[in-house]
Amino acid sequence: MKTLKIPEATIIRLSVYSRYLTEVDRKGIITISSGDVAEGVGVSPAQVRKDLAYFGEFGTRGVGYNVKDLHRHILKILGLAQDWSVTLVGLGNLGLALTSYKGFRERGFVITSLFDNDPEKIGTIINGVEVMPIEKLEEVVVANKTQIGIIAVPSSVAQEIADKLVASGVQAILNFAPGVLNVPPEVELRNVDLAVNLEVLTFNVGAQRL
Amino acid sequence: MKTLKIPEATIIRLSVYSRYLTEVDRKGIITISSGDVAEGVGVSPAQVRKDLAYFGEFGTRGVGYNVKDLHRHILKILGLAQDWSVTLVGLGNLGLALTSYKGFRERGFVITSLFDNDPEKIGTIINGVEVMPIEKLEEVVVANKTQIGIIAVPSSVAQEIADKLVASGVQAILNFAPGVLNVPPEVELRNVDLAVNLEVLTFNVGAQRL
DNA sequence: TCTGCTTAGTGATATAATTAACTTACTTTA
DNA sequence: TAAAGTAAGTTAATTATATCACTAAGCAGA
Repeated sequence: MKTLKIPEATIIRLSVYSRYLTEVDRKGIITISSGDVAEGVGVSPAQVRKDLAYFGEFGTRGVGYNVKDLHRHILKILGLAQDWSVTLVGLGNLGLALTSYKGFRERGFVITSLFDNDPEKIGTIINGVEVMPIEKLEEVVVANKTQIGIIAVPSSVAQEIADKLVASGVQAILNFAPGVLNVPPEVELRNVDLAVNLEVLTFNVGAQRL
Repeated sequence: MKTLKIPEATIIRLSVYSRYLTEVDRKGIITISSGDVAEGVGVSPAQVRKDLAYFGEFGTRGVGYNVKDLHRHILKILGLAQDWSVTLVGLGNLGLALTSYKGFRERGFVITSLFDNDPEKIGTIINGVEVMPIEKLEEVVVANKTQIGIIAVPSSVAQEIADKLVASGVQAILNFAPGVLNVPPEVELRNVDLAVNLEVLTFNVGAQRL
């Protein structure tokens, strides 16, 4: 199976499909068509089929997809057949909120270490995990074989933390600090900038008025 | 000037450029080239020029762009020449984190009301804004002429809140609850799903290994 | 078992977005 | 004031993505 380049939009949709399938499965529904999925998540049936076609044939013509089966396949594709060890750096308001975000644990993302440089926070236990000083980051992340780092520190120190995470061998970084981070190409980087999201909205609101 | 359809990716980049220009301006730099911007934010110079070309001519050939001038233009394009009244619904960990997120206020997003249904929280003051019960949402949002709603409640009640926001006349909604929301087409909707972001990363990490 | 219906998979087409190449305009220097 | 250099603006080419239309496969009822 030649792994063609998969559009990122496809991956995002797969993630959405999988969440929807969780819901459908919980209702006890056995079989679902591309049209049903499409309606449930707000895309076209062709899009659903095309997205799945990148990875194989999971359905039965004239019938549809077996819900559990399809769900399992999508989780596998997304890399969620396994758990992931995640470290979170920066325990300001956002970082704290992320520690208790249910969605992570449910999908197999386990926060195995927490770091901050505030002496008040170091040593406290959050959700069963002790907050450690940044100096220990490399040692702990390497020891835990942590694969994913989440950056929730101010922009001014984000690059420094990114460097430490890279040095510790993480494979992917989710960055909440605004601004551009430089990481080597073998490390996957994704930025979530909350203000950018609002700005896309205000642009669209403005554009509507023209 | 016919307003062609602008790629959303362009809007996101404009938002990033504008943040970078703030930084550049603060350093006292007067003029900047598309190449400089490109390097600063990690895209190609052609991309920068193309993005700007959708909206007009802001530079001088052979010279570059005046930093302040370009910055002003981009903010105008993004709809950030004005302040925006924002309401935030749901004061769990994420909602609380958002109330103190500096990036919003800096970019002209002013949180003017807060809502939750937890009696413990109602009546408390957060950053100078009183937390009110959900029942008051419509009344307050209409009175404040609030244009943007942020949803930070559990998925199970997100649609209900979205309906209330729409009924109160907001023009845009930023939704942090996983799942699909239905809103009329004249209301701009954007979803930020934190777990989806991690899943794009894990897919890419997995794909690299093939 | 045949007929009609449903629905996945797929190849072709259309649309969109990015990259590259080219043209025009301004600045500086000799 | 002419020439060389630089950089924006723009058109063309390429690449990527999404849509459409068709084909093949399985199912249900007569």
